[in-house]
Amino acid sequence: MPELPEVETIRRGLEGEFLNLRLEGVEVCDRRLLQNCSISELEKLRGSRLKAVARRGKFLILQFGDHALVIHPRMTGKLLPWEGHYTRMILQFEAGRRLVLDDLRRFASLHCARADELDKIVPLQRLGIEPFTPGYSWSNFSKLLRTPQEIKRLLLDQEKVAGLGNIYANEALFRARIHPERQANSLSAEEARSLFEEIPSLLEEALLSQGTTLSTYRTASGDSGEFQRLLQIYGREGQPCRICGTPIEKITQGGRSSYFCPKCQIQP
DNA sequence: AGTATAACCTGTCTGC
DNA sequence: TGCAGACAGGTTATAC
Repeated sequence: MPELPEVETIRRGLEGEFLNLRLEGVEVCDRRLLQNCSISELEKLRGSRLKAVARRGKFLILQFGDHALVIHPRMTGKLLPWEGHYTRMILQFEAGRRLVLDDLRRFASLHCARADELDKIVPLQRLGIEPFTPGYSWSNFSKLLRTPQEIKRLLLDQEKVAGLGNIYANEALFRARIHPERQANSLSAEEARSLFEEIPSLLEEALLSQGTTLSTYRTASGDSGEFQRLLQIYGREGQPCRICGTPIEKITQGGRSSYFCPKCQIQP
């Protein structure tokens, strides 16, 4: 579910509500959540304070003392200040404050590592360039596009650009007027430049709306996002393009739905 | 080696 | 109303 704007919204919420609070207990309700860490490793976090909340791609990084919890919400993972129907882990903080990882589909993952060894967590170390950081440069971006691969698939590849998911990949391509099946290395310099610029401005706008809630996503306060109202292409099959009125079409690429306007986003 | 499919789960919606 | 099947914001293991 959550893509970059949703995870960043959660990150900001956690930073505002839990920073510097002391952790008093960790209760894991579903061991499938744990990747490379044991319950006993998690126990070591008890007594330390939440020193920082960071994000890398769609991963949340909660730093406690010299250790860090790395959480990936996958499709339906949520971090809430109360227990929901699908509680998988409870972080009990001082003053009765609790943070619950709730995850209907049980796809969420949790890694634990020393804070100075985060780069040993494989999915983290493989992440590509990160929007809103200096690594997201025109030079790096245009290099990525030299690959002979469909542009939509490339945008979803976390090892290329970190943080985009199906909603924002579709939206970015619509804004840049690029058909999702175009080969990345066939884009004109103008098209590539447009895509390069549309991605961060789209993500920034989605952040202002606290992300997109289609079904399960909630902020760390339990609120819905609002960006679903502003989606221009995702999920709008058969509805008129907001630019030209042509019915929006839907195709499948790599098992994921792609939406596009056949007039605004021409496949040459 | 690179790519396509299946798998991981649970719920919701659609069509017969 | 019931039920089978498709589909869902993501990633990874396995099969070609």
